[in-house]
Amino acid sequence: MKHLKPWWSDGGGLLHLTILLSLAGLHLDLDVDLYLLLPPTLLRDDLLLWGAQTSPAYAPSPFQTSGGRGRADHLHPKGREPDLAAEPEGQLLREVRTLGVPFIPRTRVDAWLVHSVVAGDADGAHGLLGAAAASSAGGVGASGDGGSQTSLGGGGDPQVAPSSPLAAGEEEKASAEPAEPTAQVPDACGRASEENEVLRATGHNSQQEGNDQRVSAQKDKSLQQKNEEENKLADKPEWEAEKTTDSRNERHLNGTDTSFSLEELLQLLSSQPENSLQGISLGDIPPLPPSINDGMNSSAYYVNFSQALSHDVNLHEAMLLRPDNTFRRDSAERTSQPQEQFLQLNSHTTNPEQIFPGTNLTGFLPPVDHQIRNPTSQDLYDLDINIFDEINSLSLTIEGFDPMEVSHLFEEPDSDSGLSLNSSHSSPSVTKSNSSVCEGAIGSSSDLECLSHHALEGAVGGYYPEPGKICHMDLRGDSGFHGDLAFQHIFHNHTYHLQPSVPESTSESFSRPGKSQKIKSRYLNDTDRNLSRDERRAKALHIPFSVDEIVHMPVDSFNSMLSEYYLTDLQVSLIRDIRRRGKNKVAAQNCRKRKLDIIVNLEDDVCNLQAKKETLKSERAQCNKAINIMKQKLHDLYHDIFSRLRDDEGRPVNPNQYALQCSHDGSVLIVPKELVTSGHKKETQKGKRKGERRN
DNA sequence: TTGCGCTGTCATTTT
DNA sequence: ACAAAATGACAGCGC
Repeated sequence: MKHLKPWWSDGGGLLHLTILLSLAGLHLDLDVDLYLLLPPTLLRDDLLLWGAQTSPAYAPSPFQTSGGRGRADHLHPKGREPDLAAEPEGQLLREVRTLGVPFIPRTRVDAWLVHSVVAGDADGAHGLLGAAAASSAGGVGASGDGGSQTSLGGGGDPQVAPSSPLAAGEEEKASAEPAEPTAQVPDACGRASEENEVLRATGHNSQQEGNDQRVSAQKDKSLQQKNEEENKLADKPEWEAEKTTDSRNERHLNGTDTSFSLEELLQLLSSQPENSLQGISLGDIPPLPPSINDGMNSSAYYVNFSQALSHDVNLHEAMLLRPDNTFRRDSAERTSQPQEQFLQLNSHTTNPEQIFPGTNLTGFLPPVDHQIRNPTSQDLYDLDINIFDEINSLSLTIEGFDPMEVSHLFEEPDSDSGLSLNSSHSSPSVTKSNSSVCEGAIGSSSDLECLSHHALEGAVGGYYPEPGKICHMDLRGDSGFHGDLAFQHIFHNHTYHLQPSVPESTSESFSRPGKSQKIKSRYLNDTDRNLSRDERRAKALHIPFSVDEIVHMPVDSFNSMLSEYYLTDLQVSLIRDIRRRGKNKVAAQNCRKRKLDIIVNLEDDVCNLQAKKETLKSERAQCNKAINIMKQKLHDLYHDIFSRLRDDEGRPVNPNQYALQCSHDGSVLIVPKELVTSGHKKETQKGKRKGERRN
């Protein structure tokens, strides 16, 4: 025990480490802390474990030989380099095994943390030591049974177990050990005892360093027993340990251990800075009350760490552990005395209302500490992905807290509702002037918004939720009337369900879920989500008619309805506006449809006319062609006739000087062209004269 | 980021 | 004169 301090345990680091690791099942983000707390050998071994598959500089485990250190010693954050060469390995191993923790590489620890969270120690990772065994199939953990002294003393540590027949048997035992704890100690008490075992061991170590006085003498006895059994194991030949280490490393090289998936899982969990809750837990957690430090010998650093621990775990584990319920069970079982105390202390700060000041997340977010302390059978099951999605959404709003966005959240998405919110249009008559007041103020948000506000203050019940409370209302549950009003004025859309024949999907198509409307749709229940704005308003004002009825009923029925039923002015105004808007909406749709029809008809007419034009063109071409043929025939006939004509002297008639002219009686005369041209002129002049006379 | 189309709504005109 | 329908114009939204 005296050799611990030169390694890596400055001050109370070992104690803190062990405390943290004893709580490891509830923590997922230990990287930094473990870097600070774990010895360099573990970091080196970590590289061996995780980098062996790709790194050619793979070096044997530092535990193979007394001086065999990996290449990553210098990577230790604090630069502390343990003098392992000078350290008797047996003693080293003994001490390490006594601790039960330090041989676990950092990522192994993290992997186990995740694994224990995910698998709930189902495969034997019950305790901190068993985690290593589970993650590496008998790998780096000092024990495979969750840190039970039995496996330690029995040489069950696969890491240092020799490969001799004895070692082989022990290795098999180590391989089989993951199932042992379940068989031996299948219940919560077993795990609790294992946790206590680790905690006792760590407490003892802390006492050795004089940094922690709260560990009881009973724990010292238990630890001494561990040491005795451990010494037996550590006295084994060095080559046995080497071989075991090699076998362990081979497993990593072969990828047969479960560390990869766990690492991936860890990376998946730890590499999500966008996880708002994680960020909140680390950054926005208020200081713990002084009482938290009581009885745990921890500084503010550890208190904060525990806070981060509790916050991170609850959110992630709730997402991860749903399938097999193991962690919840584990969480409950692991909350044995020391840990429970620790977590209960944390519970003071894990109240969501503290994380989100001024908010009421109880509707969404189950109390975090409650899950740790009293994880009932429904706590984590109920935290499905959807809920966490909403939590993240909500936390994003809070974490990012863009005042503008938040203000927009409470504004009309399509109007400047700032005026309408405080405008008091008490005039009961909903006339255009009244509407214009509101509408002019809020743009597309009509007077009905004002009416809704009136309804909030008057007819509806006079409750008008404060904006700061609106977004935190549990609107997913029984969507109360107030919630409807709150969101109908926050997230109103311009949707109607006016035409009964129109399917719901069509009406939904009117609803264009924008940025804010998507948020709205998240918080409105399924019923309200399908309602249009006027429908929600009608519902808010308890109007006993559906929007369809209001819009489509005949005028007489509508008037009689207004007269027969006792309706407030607000209701009447809303009904009239609903009818007006509904009618106008349908009219606009018809108008547009008509306009489209007209356009389509015009387009059809254009097509028809173009086709007709082409037809006429073709006909014209054919006519021209026929005319040309006729002309050609006439020309041929003309020359044929003149070729046969002879004058009085028997000479052929020149067709250039004479022309054929048909008389009215059908006779054909040979007329000189001069006479023909003069006769044509006379005829044309006569025609013109006749035309002038007619005009 | 911009442009386009769709839709709801309002104001106005037409029937 | 009134109501209903039709229509132009505008804004929001999604693509």
